[in-house]
Amino acid sequence: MATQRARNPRGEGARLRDEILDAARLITEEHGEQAVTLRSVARSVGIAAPSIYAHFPDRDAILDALVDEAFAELSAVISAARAAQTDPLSSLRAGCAAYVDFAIRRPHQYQLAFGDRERNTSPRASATAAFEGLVNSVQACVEAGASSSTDPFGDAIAIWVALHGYATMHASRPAFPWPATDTTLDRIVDGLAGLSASPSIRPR
Amino acid sequence: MATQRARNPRGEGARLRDEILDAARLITEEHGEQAVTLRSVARSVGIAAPSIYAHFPDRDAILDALVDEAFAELSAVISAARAAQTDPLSSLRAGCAAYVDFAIRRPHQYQLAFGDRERNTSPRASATAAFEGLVNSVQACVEAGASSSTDPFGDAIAIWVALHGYATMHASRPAFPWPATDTTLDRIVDGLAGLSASPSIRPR
DNA sequence: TGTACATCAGTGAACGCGCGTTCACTGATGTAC
DNA sequence: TGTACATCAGTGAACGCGCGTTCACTGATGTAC
Repeated sequence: MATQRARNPRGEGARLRDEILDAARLITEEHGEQAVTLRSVARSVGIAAPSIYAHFPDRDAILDALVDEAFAELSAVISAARAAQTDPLSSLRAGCAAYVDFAIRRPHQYQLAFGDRERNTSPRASATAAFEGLVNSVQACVEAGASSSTDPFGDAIAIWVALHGYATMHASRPAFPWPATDTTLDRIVDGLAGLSASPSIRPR
Repeated sequence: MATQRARNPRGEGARLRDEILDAARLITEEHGEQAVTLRSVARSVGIAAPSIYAHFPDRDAILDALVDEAFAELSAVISAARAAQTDPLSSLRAGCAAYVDFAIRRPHQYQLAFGDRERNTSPRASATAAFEGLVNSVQACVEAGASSSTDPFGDAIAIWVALHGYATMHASRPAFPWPATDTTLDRIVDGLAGLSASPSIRPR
């Protein structure tokens, strides 16, 4: 692939940065972050590996940029899903569904963002914002009388980790006899956000 | 470490297999599975790398043995924790607590067992047994009148993935303001096993 | 209008590293005669 | 009791690989005079 590549016109060298990022994103999507090497990216773009250094100081900087992208995209799809609903309860459910949908649709991006990397020492602003959105969403359900939660922060944590666990297990153990995603998802959200008296009998 | 090592007496060559496994287990515990290489294991044992081939066909066989060990240990601690309780409700809670405790105490072993490895195509018997134990535990709570669950299998899935999510997130994001483990754990189990009317007001 | 020069967008060869794995071997210990 | 031999428990050197990174460079394009 990309056997001959026209060099960018003078003054447009920065375009290569985007090409590198596009290639790295695609490799991550298809093969996971460990497949993103300077050489694999360079091969995919059609350049020599050292050319990357004009745009990124090292391999980690590329992955860092991809993590930022992933968090931004995740935040965006959650916000959009929430905004499409009118009541707080539907909004909470839609946001959670969007989170899991992203994790399942783009498992390697999700893994890049939420995996146990050393990079995770500094939390991303967009990740923090997304979590606060979840807390607020539970709180809104309480205020609307749809939730009996007395600790939206703690309940949001429970919901968040449960969604995360579902997404990662679902991706890594395809042989398991999973029920439909909606079923498990509703059970998690309803059970952990104080939306019903019992987990198996859900109001809907 | 292990600068001089006495070779095993004649007929006792199989002992080296255990030494290799011990070293690999220790390396996994301390640095994660990616640090387990034939050369790192050999260095740790005090042998030449090719000596490993007399006992394991390749690197993956070592990791496979470690996965078996991890599942066996996890099953054992869960069973022990359950058996120490007399009523079904305490037993369910104790089993879940033991699961998370193992995952937090030995994050790299847990990751080895439940990470998204290609090796996961064939489910381990001990893993299946442990999950069935969880389903039965929820069922026992229903029969004892402690749970209102109408679908123990589905609820066990929800509990399992939530515990998994908590364990992995807790390990990978130490900077997050986590509440006490017991708090979140009880909320997950109670909320998803039909043990209370609302997640924040738990009966205990 | 022509030419010297600076800048830009890259390249190609090479480095040292750790890895899994193969190969021919070594030296101690037991056993058959 | 002595000796040839088989077996056992390993070893040391080497292979090819892909990696991140460094280095000196090339060739096209614009600009100053």
